[in-house]
Amino acid sequence: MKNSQLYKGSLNTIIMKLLEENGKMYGYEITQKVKAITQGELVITEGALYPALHKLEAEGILDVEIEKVDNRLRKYYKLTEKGTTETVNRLSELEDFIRNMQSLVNPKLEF
Amino acid sequence: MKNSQLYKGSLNTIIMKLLEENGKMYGYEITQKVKAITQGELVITEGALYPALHKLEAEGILDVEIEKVDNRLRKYYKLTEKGTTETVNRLSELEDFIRNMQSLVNPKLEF
DNA sequence: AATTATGTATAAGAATCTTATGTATATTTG
DNA sequence: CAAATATACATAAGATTCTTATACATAATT
Repeated sequence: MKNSQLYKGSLNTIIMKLLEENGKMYGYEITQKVKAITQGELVITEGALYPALHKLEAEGILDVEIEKVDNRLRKYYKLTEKGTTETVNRLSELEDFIRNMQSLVNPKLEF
Repeated sequence: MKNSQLYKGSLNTIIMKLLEENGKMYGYEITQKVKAITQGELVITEGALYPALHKLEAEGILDVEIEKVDNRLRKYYKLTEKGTTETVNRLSELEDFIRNMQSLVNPKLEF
């Protein structure tokens, strides 16, 4: 990520949510999707992405499947069963996080 | 913080916003305030808080003022002029961050 | 022909946080 | 009244996550 420190810690959640939504994706595709959705505001660097994908795979959250397209390598990732369950938790945590942050910075509104 | 990884990177913003709102606060007070506002969901640990306060002070974001209350030490922190300016930026970044995260996890809604 | 885009990968270092520990006084509880 | 909890600050070792830089390779564009 090439942004404010705030994104620190959110990469795994982003990856998992995108995979939940799209079934399977490869690394480069994830970076492009995130860039598109955030209108260029959030740029995920390879140095952050690939280690994160490898770790999620090692933890049994993701499965990998290699394909060769146009003579180029692609590693498609998808959620395992465990990963799908874990994604629900992560998204719930994200909702709590956002709600808490809004309470902190916007104490006049009710949440 | 004693929570999900998501809070990583948000501590400085939280501190600065609370100081902007309350004028001056001491460390322990900040932890209690955050706990109260988030209904116990976000607990800031001393190991995270004090180094963060010292760093913000070293960066010229915060000023410190020592008081002795009930024979116990208190270090009151407040925003410097630079800190006040910087807080506006941080809060703007936080808004962008929240908006982007919502776009990513809730792609059906418009933002 | 050179640059950009596509595609994955790792390694050194920075930044932030967790966990554990330390010191000290005041208040509450059993 | 002794013990536990609350108040108050601090640091150090280690974990985690990310940045920055580098590496390799093919395809497409300028």
